Amino acid sequence: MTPATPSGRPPGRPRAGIDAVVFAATLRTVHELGYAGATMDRIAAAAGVAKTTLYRRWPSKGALITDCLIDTFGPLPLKGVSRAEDISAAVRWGAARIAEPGVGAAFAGVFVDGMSDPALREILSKWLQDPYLRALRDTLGEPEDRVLLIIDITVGTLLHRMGMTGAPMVDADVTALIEMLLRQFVDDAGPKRGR
Amino acid sequence: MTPATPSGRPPGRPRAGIDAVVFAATLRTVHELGYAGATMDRIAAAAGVAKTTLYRRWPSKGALITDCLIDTFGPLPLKGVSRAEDISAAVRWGAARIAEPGVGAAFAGVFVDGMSDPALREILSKWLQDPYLRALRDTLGEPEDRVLLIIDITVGTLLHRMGMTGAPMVDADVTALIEMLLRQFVDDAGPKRGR
DNA sequence: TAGTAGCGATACCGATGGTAGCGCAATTGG
DNA sequence: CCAATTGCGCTACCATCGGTATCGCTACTA
Repeated sequence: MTPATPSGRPPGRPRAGIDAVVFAATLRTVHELGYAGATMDRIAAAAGVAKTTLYRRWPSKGALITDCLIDTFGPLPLKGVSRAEDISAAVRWGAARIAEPGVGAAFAGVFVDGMSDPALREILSKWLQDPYLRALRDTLGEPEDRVLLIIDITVGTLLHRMGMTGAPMVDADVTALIEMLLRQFVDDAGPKRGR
Repeated sequence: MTPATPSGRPPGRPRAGIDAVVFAATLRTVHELGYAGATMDRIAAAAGVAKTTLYRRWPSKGALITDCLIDTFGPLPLKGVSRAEDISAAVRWGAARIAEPGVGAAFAGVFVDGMSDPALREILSKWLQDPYLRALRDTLGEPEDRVLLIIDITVGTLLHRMGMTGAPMVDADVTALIEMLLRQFVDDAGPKRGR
């Protein structure tokens, strides 16, 4: 059992400051060597940290990358002025984050690792997607499945471009993407072409 | 040098029929064990073939998967009646293919492998994307960058849904995706909201 | 029948994700 | 200052995977 000192923090070695260093080293390594090239050994070396330290703090490579992405993305900045502006801001914000060095590759990499690993997919969905899903649902006042589709379209498109070309999406295409989303999910005068 | 017999095929063991068996075994294995779980050993075993045979026919795992996907997708069925119907048919066709067992996971897996391997990305882009890019460009009469964006949106969205949920996109969402694409790329009465 | 190209099997290599155990250093409470 | 505790670095290690080399053999063609 832990003695649970009154001052909260138990005695022992420092546990602050390492996360930030590791996150930075992770993105840097992924940016330079790609997702597969960013081995745990290399990330540890880049962070000036022992590999065992990584595994003492994160249960797997996927968990580390996911945590790194959560840290990088942070909270979604929404002003709540209008639905159009919120969607526009959210997409531009996501595009800018994914365009940061290493972020797109890390995202896509952990994403596919999750396809073979339900546990990792659970982590991804719960800790990375759900917070934004809830924030958007509440701000936009849309049903959850509609917001989910918006997220799929936005993130999927940005990642696919990143993966196929190796470079982030140019601003003109981001603008077109936003325009398209607004037509469908904001203007929305009902289905124009029924079936 | 190869003797180059007049009848075309040089002497030796049969080389027909193996590809189809391997492709089927590949998708089956990916479907059952995920992309990472589908090792070359297991694919070979599932196909009843030696691993050396795989490497004699495909230079890498990524190349095998890509070839398998090319074989699965085949030519894009376009009637050329109207742009709306062509886009709609193309998206539904892609959604149906990606929904087939193993196809979505294989696609996403080789996609991310490509992010760390420019040579594989070249293969992917040239042999899997370019044919559809050209076909759509000619049929739709759209500039290449616009078609590229349509492909990013379609494939990216379908793969993202598949990756996050583990299941293919339901028909209602595919319909909404198509409707959105048509509003943006067919109706297109010019930008409705300037900047 | 003879020659040839491809197949199966085995053994092997380097790299990678992940683990175990040890000594030690940093922090806190007394 | 001292002692207890906790986490860190280091080394060694394991199983697995992508990929290669080699060899005997077999199915095909001329």
